[in-house]
Amino acid sequence: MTQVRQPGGARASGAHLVYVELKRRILDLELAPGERLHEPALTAELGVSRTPLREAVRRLIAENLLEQQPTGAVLVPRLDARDVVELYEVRASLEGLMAGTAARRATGADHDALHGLLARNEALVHFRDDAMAAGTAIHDRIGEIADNAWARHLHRQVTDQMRRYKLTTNSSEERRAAALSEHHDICAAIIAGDDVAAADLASRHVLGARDVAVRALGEPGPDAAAPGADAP
Amino acid sequence: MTQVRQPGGARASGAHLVYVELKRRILDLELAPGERLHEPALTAELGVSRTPLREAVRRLIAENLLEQQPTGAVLVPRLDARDVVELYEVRASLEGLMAGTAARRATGADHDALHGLLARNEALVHFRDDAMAAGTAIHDRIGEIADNAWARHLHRQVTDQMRRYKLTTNSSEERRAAALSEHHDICAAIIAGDDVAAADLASRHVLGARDVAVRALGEPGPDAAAPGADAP
DNA sequence: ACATCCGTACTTGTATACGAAGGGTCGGTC
DNA sequence: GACCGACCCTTCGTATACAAGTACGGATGT
Repeated sequence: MTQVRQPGGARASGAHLVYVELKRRILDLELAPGERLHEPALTAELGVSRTPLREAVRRLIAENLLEQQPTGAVLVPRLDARDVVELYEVRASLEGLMAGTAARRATGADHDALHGLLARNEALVHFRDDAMAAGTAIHDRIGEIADNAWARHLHRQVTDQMRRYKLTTNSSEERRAAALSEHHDICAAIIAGDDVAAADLASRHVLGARDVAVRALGEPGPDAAAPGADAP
Repeated sequence: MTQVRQPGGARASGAHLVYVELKRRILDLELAPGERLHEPALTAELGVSRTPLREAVRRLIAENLLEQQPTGAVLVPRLDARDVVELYEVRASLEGLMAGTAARRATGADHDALHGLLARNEALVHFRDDAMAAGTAIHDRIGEIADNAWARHLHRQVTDQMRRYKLTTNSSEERRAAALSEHHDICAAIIAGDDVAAADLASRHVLGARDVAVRALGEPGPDAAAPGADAP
């Protein structure tokens, strides 16, 4: 197997393809937390040799999406409710930073874009998944406006991790409405150029989601991932 | 070459040793920014085969301590003044988070420890390197008290990156005195349990260092690394 | 019956060999 | 003299072979 150029221009070596596939499986919980990775089995399944597989695994270890035991065994990290709280708080911190920076840097075009995204969020507030996507779009846009590559890089690490927990903090209509209202306030502060308020509102917005998530973890829902629970 | 147990218990495979050594060379600028890594040369120099070398390089790429061009060539990332600002701001955000959390969690023993570290910082304020180390010890302790593994993990990524820039923000006596004073205020807020003030003070403390660093970059000192400057 | 020791199978870590792509250089041609 | 093309060499990506350490099972002894 040789390396090929993707349409986007980024390289797509076998190792990179394996990395993308393994990462997807981990984040989608197709690889169960606590499960051990067996190189021979994966090489056969993915159709590559051990070398590219190992490179992908090494990268995932570096990203904390896999962990290596002292003996060398590699396994999928277990889910831990403690991580959820920590990740939310870090995310709140980074989003606060980005919102504040965005408030100082946003241009007229950015204001228009935020208005458009807010309108979209409002129109979709009754539809759980669409409202979620619209909210994420607002957050992403704020990150773009802030234009802090390192903040975005670390923020992406955090959100990737959180994806494993399948946290649906806006499953209820009220919660979605509250989130929308908070999005409104955050964007208003950014548009007004009030960086302190924007940072504060954005941070509190995420901490609010943290509280909802923590409560949801206390009373595990239908398909909620129960952190720390091991299937026998 | 086979893997051996380190005293600490962590494994020390050849790949890991190579990782540690390469990381050190990158952070100490022994590998010049912009320089290309040649696998054959490094394997000969480090006495390992390409396999463990490549694994170490992959991990460093994942940590943004190396970057890979579309052609496959791996090189040491160039220094960029823009990164300095971004890294300081992310660091300010994370240290603010940790200081705030520490204010809520600090115990009596933690208060004593902070008092001791402050006294040490004060005693060493006239000695640049020692004062720096004492200041870092305070920051580290706050991170321990906050006990947010993810915040500390990301914070470590940031500080590792910043090490490449050899930023000496406290070279002047006044700056060291100011930093000491700020450390006092931060610790006072933590001990008082005032999380909002602690977060704010810690964040501003780092942003102050950012401003000093930015000014220093404007007027490159004797051995200051000039970001973006390429030696011919 | 339980614990312990040992042997076997497996898994991981490392080295090396091979194929393909990129870059540089030399020569030819306009 | 400058530009273009073909060639070779280097370097990277991948596959495979080998060595060493680990884990599991069974046998054996107390």
